[in-house]
Amino acid sequence: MEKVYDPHAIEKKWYELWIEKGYFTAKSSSTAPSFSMVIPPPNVTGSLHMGHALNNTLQDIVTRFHRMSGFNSLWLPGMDHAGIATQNVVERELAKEGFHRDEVGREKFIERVWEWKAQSGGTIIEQLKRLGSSCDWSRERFTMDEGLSRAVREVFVRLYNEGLIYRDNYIINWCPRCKTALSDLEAEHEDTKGFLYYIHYPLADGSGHLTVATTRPETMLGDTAVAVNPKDPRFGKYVGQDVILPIVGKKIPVIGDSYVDMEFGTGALKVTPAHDVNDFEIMKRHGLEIVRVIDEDGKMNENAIHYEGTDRFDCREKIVEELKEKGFLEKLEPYNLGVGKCYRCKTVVEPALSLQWFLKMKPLADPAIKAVRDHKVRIIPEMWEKVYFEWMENIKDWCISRQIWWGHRIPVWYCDACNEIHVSVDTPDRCTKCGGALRQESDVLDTWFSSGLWPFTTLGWPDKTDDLKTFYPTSLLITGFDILFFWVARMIMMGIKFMGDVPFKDVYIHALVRDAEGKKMSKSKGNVIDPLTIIDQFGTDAFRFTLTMLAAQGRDVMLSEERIEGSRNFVNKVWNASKLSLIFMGDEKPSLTVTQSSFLPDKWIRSRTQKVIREVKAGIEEYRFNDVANTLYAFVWHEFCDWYLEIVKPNLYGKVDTFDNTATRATLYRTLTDILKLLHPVMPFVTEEIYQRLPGREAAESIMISDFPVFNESEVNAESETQMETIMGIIDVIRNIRGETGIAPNVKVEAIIRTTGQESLLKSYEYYVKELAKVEKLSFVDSTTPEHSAVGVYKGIEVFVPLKKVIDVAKELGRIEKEINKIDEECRKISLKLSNESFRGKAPAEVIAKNETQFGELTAKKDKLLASKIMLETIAG
RNA sequence: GGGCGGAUAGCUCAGCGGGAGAGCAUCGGCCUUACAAGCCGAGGGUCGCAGGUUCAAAACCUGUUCCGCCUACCA
Repeated sequence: MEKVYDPHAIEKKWYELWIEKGYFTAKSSSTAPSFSMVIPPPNVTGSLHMGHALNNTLQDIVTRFHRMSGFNSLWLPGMDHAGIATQNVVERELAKEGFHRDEVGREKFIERVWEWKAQSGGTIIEQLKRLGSSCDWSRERFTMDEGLSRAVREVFVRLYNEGLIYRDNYIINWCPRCKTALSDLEAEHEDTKGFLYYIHYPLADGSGHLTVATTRPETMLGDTAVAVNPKDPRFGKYVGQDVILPIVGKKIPVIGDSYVDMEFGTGALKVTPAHDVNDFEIMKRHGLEIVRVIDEDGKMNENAIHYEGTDRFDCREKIVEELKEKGFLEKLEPYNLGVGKCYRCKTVVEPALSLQWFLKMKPLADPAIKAVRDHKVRIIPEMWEKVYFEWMENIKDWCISRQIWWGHRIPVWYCDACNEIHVSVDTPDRCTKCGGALRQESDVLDTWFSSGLWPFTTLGWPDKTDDLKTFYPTSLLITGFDILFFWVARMIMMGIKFMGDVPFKDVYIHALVRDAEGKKMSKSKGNVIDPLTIIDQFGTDAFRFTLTMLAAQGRDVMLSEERIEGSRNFVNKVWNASKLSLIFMGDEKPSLTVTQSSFLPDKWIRSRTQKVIREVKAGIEEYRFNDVANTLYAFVWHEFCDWYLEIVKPNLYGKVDTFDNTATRATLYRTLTDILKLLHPVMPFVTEEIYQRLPGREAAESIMISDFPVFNESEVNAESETQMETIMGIIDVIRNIRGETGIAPNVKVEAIIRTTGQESLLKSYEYYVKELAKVEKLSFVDSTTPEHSAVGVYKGIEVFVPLKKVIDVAKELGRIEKEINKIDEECRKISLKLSNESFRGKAPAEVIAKNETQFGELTAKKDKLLASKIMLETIAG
């Protein structure tokens, strides 16, 4: 085996084997319990970023764990057609060839998109494979697949027939660049510096003017009223009068509406029903006129008089200029406002009145709220439940139509002859009413509409498939909080609606990946770390381990190369520890019937291993991924490598045969195997590579289908742990003295021990103490305190290291004093507690006892140190 | 405006009622034949600030400051 682990050659080899053997493929029906999960489908246009890497690493850990634990495990992968994003990509390609999509035509354009998808779409799938994701690729789905498309139409038709989908004129967010309506969620609000403009609207009777305040003066061209609060003592009297709209010169009414906040601005509100939601609502209450002034390109339209054709932002400047010239502009003040921007292209969206399709949400949301409240769906960490409720309880109807071409075309047909509307899953030939020709609705559905159906459409719905029976509801969903509303909430609603059951039992929400400074990674900031670069540089296992280690619940993941380096070192540690173990094991297949070695370190490591097994299982089941990684790191490095392998060396190198070394080899074999299996869900590649090299392997032909270790109480051995701790404690004390007094590692020392009854234990393992602490001569005393020695105490056991030849007394005195001071400080705190009457009266007995024991131990230790101090002082004279 | 989260060692973070922890970084000593991507040892924190509850608070409550996020129809 190489001295340093080299991931590159190895990763590809094993991934291909796993695929070839079909290990990722779940069974449609099985007597084994099932575990299922659907992937948050990445965009077909996407490439792997840190968020995906974290998300999929966690999913893979859980999947591999369940698969090894005997579950019929399905991790269903796929991609999302990403309507707007994909259309943008292909439009850009066309533009390079000098075409606009209108010149190409809808049908040809869509063909073009499919071509693009076949060629360059879905690179992310290959990237997920490099991450080691054990998805069932035989079940891979795409939201535009025929099956899923049919399911989408089915859902649309059912919802339409129930009256939950309707078509209406309403204010929606319009992206003038993408030329489509967006849902509320797709408009991202961003605090932007702007101005509040105060504009005079003269009263029609010439008796003065009202001043309105607005942030979007260009919309004044579409004003159809000025609203004041009827209770407003200043303006109430104007209700019923008219004002003259500046520039336009037409009369518009002053109306009274309690919506108007008297405190804000001037207390008079200009009403533009075609370009503001609130104004639209006011319009409905008062039956006002609607005048749209901005067109679909974001330019002023024919209603904007001499501004027709002007861009909306240019118009803003020009109109302010004109108002100023004509004396209508009273003043302007700086003002911060939340401006909605298109989540795809960052263009400022225009609230505009438009005929769109909507989905009524309240009836769908209510059962979905209940499902979470009743914990049919658990959201973890719990904090996200609150966020979920907050949004769901204030949910508004969802604008589901998009004016683009790439997507699920709305299954509605219009008969122009008789105005009949046909809504059906299959394409109708002619109007059933008049036999006239039909024209299909040109809009497509919001991409998230099909994503919302993902957990059941991917399993074959609306057909009653075995997969659905076996895997729905799925066990778990792992995703980032950024799509809690976009996706998770909608899946819960749709799952309940169409499957009669929640889509998943648990939702684990993980954090965002940020850079080392805590900033969100983004292309514009230039602080993105490309996962594939990291994989190339450090290997997949190291990368996955890092993400796992940092994935603490409710915390963002701060990623830095240093952390990844640390993980790479750990992977290498595992590699080298395995290398040594394999050398020790040789070709021999250790007898697996050896359950109990009499060698203390063997008993200890088995006991510790059991506890780690228990902790890892619980950690994965409770989504405490960082705990799992930390537990394994500490156990493998600081217990297995630092202690077990070191202490076992004399035996397995053949220097000592006091103990049954076959039993030790068996213990080593089993422990290494357990470690590999425990690590496998997190670092699949290196563990497989080593597993394949184990002599006389267990039945499994791959670690990924081997049995995950199961906690075995019978190997837990408290006494062995205590005894081993004593031995390690003694070694620590000697090492500490050596380190502190500056004894070089190659210089052997003498050690004299005064025990409190552990003499026979220490004598049995004397050889190992001497070996690990570099001790030449180890002896025991009863009462006489060795002279001229450094002293250390472990649980009442005194360890003396004669220093005559080695070091000066003064230095040792300083060391002892430092330690005594530490003890004094601790004793002071404890005695304060113990002397407190209320503490003795109210604290639980075990807490009091614990403090008393501790106090006793500390004072005993102090006494012993003091004795040594006096001794040394005498010598020093 | 409403809501949520964070503030613990130089850095990144665990811990969330009973002895302040880890990794990295730092300092000292080691090429000890699994690993220098390593080994041994050490130093380092009035747990954001102020109150309160409790025998006991980093943890629970209240207030406060500073960061971050989500959400919203005050133009």
